[in-house]
Amino acid sequence: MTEGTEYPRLEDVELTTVMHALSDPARLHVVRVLAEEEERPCGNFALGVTKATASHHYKVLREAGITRKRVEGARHYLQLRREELDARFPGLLDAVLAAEPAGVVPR
Amino acid sequence: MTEGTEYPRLEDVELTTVMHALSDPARLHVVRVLAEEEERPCGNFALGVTKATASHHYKVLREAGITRKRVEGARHYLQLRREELDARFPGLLDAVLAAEPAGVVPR
DNA sequence: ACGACGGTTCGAGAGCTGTCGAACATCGGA
DNA sequence: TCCGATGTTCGACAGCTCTCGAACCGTCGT
Repeated sequence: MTEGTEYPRLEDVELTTVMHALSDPARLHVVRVLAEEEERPCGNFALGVTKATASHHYKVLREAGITRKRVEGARHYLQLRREELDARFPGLLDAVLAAEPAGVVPR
Repeated sequence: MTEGTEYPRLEDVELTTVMHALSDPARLHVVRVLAEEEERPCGNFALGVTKATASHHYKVLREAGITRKRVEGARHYLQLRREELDARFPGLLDAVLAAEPAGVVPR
């Protein structure tokens, strides 16, 4: 079985759930990477936390309808559910991805 | 003194902070109301929680740079810092306000 | 001056969140 | 077949979050 994990339908996902999922720096990092890369194995995000913690973050993202997982052998590739996300929350992902880090202009 | 409360500069606010502030239904409600009304006294949001809890939510919104407070006599009016917010996080507020509640189409 | 009204602040409690180490499961290569 | 690599799951724990009641502070009428 290559399929296994089940995902929520985006229609059933509340905005607050997505907002919460994106309110953590580690998870936001994952989303930013996936926005530019389409796909990446779980182990290659350099989140600076243990595997257990990383796995927890992947779960939060998955259950918020933000990511999908493709299992290929021992590797689990993460993908963004971009089209579905854009359809459910138009403009949200773009706004999030466009956001600059704080304190860019110290003045 | 009519002024008193101090607000963060939007440039110093992290996206994660804003996302967290908007990940609560009560706070999201406040934001939605203020988006259509420009200004409203703290007591008139019908959040379904006690004054103490409501005040807590107002504080979270204020500290995330999302709202401003105008004190007029005994009444504290809340306002959205819309222009600043749009400048700091283009498109974010619009996307949040446009989001439909979940499960609209049961099918 | 007094009391009602509008809000904030202060503790406190229940529950959720992020984090970890350890144990487990699977796949792939030697 | 056995072992290393990749991830998940399971407690456990510290810290944060939401919630409340009670106390407090200003303002406005009376």
